[in-house]
Amino acid sequence: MLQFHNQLTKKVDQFTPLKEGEITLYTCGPTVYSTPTVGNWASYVHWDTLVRTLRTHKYDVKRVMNITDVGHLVSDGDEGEDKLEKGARREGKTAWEVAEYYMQDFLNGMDALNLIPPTHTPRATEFIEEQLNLIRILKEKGYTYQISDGIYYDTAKFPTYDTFAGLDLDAQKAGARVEFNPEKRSASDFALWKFTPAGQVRDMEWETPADLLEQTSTATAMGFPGWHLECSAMALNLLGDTIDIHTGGIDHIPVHHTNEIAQSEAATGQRFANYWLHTNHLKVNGTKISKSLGNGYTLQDLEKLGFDPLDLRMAILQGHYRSEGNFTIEGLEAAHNRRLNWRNSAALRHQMHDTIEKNSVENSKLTVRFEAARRELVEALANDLNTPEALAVVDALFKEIVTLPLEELYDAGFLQFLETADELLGLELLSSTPDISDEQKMRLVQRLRAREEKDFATSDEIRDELLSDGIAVRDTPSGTVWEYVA
RNA sequence: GGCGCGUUGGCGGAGCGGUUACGCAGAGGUCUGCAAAACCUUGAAGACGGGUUCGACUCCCGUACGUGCCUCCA
Repeated sequence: MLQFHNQLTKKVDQFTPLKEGEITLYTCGPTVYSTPTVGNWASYVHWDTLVRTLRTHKYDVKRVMNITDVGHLVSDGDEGEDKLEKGARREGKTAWEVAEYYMQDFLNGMDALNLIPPTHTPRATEFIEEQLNLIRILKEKGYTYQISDGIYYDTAKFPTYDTFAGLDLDAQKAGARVEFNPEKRSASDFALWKFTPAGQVRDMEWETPADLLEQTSTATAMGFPGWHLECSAMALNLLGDTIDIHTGGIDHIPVHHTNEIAQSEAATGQRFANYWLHTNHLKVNGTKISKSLGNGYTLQDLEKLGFDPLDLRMAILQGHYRSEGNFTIEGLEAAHNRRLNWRNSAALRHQMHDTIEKNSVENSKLTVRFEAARRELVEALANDLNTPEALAVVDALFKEIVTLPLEELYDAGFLQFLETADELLGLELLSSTPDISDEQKMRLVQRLRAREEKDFATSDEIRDELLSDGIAVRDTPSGTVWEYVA
């Protein structure tokens, strides 16, 4: 039984898919003009957890995540310049080269964080035809109008425009601080297609089809799509008129997602998505992450400090996706230590005293305990992706395992638990915890013998030797246990 | 100026109207030939002021602070 907080109803809803066994999921992807920061990654880690949770519930997840490589304009100050074109100027490259570079950078980061690749990751520039078609449909239905700098969506024609975000547009207008383009019929209207300004040359531009232009138009023939359009075009074309789940950042609610709904539902007459999930923002050292402050750590920054990308993943999972988080290096260290402890618990599977007799016992205490923990883990995530709770479940189990004498420990479903944990949390507990080599095992036996003979010089020598291999040993009443070193 | 959201122990961070969250760090202790390790125990909280209630960290109101949005804006 799955439940998620749904922006459509503004409460936690039971999840029911359109089609049993299959889920269509759309995630708003990155604009590839700079390197993502921990704030961006937090959002993608949480959506990855969503995918993993759905899969564990036996759903086949068909997922699209767009790559915005054109049309996303910078905010104030720059007269709404395209982020890609601006990045190109900054780096002395073309917008195409900038997009290619940062897209690859993003995909590398996804891989490092162990994010499951979506079924499709289309680029906005690959969907120009589909976007133009969508404008065409909207134009035919009377939702568009043209002004000097582009073709706009007339939000007044979509009566439920403000309900999704719970906006009060009249109140906003009354208190508005900034003047809007006076040619626009209302402040909330947004561009579907922008014309290349006269006298300018863009790296990325396409011919505006004549049938989309007004008869009397003298506008430039070249143009590019507005940012909101791509998500609707891709989702409708790749996933269908109505999708199960749409995800994005909390900041997308009032404009981007509101506009997606307006475009898509006006075009199809169908509900666009049944469930809308949003991640809250992550702060850094108590302040918001902003490009101008330059306070957003990138994955590369963290690696330079000696952290593994999975440490970041752990740090992100420690917070709930709907809570505003605070990222600190101190917190990342805590996550790193927690992950190291987890890995050492997982490594106990190499050191268990399995026997046929023990493992053949049905419903032993351990078997029951592992299965219960496995179920609790699944349930924690099924409850609106409560990752902090899920981590606490794993901690509770590991604590019990670690305190058991070695001779009382045998598999009994431990491996299965670890597999489920990896499947859901993506922390690679199995692949990051290889067994020690036969040679190292032999050294452990030699050390044991030396200790029995009270030859502590040899015993300590072997211990130091293993330590330099990254393996620490500790002697317990029930035998020697080895562990990884930080 | 308008419309929202948040405020939990040293740090990160959950659930819950009455019971230990959890992790990291800290303190004391135990085991050990020794051990930076491990294990045990343990302090520590709910921004502030009111209210509802037998009882509030948990519900309501206000104040302060933080934060988001109101522009074709992550």
